Amino acid sequence: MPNDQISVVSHDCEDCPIRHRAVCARCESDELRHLEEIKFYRTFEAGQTVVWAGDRMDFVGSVVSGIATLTQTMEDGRTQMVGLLLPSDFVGRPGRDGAAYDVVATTDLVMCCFRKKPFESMVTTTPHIAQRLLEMTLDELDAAREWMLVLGRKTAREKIASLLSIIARRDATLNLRGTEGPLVFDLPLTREAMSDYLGLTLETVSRQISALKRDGVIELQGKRHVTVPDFSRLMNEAGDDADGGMLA
Amino acid sequence: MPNDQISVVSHDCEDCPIRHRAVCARCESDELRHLEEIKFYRTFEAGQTVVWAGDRMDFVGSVVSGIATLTQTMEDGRTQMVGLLLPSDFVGRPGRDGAAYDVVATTDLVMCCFRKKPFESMVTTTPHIAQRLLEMTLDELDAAREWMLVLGRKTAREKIASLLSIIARRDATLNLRGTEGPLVFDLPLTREAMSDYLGLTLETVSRQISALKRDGVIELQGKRHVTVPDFSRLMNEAGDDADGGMLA
DNA sequence: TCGCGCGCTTGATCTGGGTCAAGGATGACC
DNA sequence: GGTCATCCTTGACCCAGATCAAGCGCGCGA
Repeated sequence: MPNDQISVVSHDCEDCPIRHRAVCARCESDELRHLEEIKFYRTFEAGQTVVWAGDRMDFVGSVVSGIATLTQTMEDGRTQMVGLLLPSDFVGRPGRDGAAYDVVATTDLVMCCFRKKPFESMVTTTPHIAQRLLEMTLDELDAAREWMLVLGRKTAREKIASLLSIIARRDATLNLRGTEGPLVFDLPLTREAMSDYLGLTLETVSRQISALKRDGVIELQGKRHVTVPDFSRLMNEAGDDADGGMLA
Repeated sequence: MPNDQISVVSHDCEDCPIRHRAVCARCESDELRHLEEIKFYRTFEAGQTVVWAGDRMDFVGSVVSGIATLTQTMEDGRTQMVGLLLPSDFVGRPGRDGAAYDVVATTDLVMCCFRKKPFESMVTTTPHIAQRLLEMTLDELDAAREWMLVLGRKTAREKIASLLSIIARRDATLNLRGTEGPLVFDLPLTREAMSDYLGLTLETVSRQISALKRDGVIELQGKRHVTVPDFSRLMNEAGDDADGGMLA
């Protein structure tokens, strides 16, 4: 995560429960203060679709809590997840009308939104924001390209390890912890959602998770609660060199 | 290609041989005129590396002629191409020092470059540019995500057809032609480079090209010169609905 | 308490694409 | 014209992961 704005991420807002990496009236300079006026919250239940690909999307926003996914579907039903939206991630395309992908809430979801039109006029009048958005978009692009390597060249076991290490790391940084010592977290995705992200079948996902468990790379309590005793071991299984840059 | 700036693409500059989609002193408004002062050209021979991943990259620029690729390599040598740079494509990360990927010239290559520092200060003082860059980066992000579907869910035959249709379309728009009637172009990539882009082996690429030829989807003169008699047939083989948005 | 559904696991078998190997074409250079 | 290297094609075989199928476990509503 080359461009994580720690100073912003760690800044709390009482009415905007978590620190947006994106844009947040309180976390930013005074010139953004009037964003407050166009800000609102939306909540979604697990399984609900936030927007359908191609639909008009009249807001932008960031995830406050919960998980959402971006997916593409072919006519015959094959689907590929192209993005995983965790708390603090930004959604929306300034300057674009239609959503490019289905956005689906995989857990209960709270988003902090800004109406698109006013937000866009802010972007044109406040250079700071365009640059911030550019930086974030470059981060997303890096993440997408990193994932292309995963999809194109990694084995099923490496794919699973890659996904687990992303989730583990994101979870750790979100809770302001490091990646030393055992990491504990809940998988926010079903086996099927994982398979959509990794370009595998859910059976293969299940088998490889069992294999990683059997080999002591991870421990499982129930189906979703994961303990990673040694993060660098997991990174190694993912085929990344131990401190290499993974997805933000 | 949702955001192709036709007006700019079709605008010729005598000293800047082709119309940059990115930024070009002559093609843009007067406020950008002084970019001329920091502009220079670099040429590379086929096979030469433009920058290595991790190296400091002190310029940004766009491809004038020739083809370059962005690739990632794992420690064990597996490689995945994450971007294909055709004429008019932009290279470089404003706000980042290191190159994220290897950039390699696959043909003789001419780039029109701007030194990074002055370019960046332009970005901060000229809001117009940051917005333009944002738009371009969003296009690249869409392309990367489109490619994730190709890598994760398409068969070898569909992958080849997808790649051919991207190259055919890019070639057509670059030469200001439409995609009606037979399309004729030269493959700018070796079978190996294609395999790196598609997450396949070069043998599979070769076999699938032979199969598409045998089935009349494409015609080959020699190993590189391709004729596509019916573009929508090719799109169909790629698994895209006939007018769906592919990579820009 | 029972059933029912959903998410998950595991087994058996199949197959698309990888791997290994043997040439064929083309062009550059002597 | 011959040699050599590079790029490409094709064949034979193999294996990781897909597919098909059966069954488990847990939460929920009646």
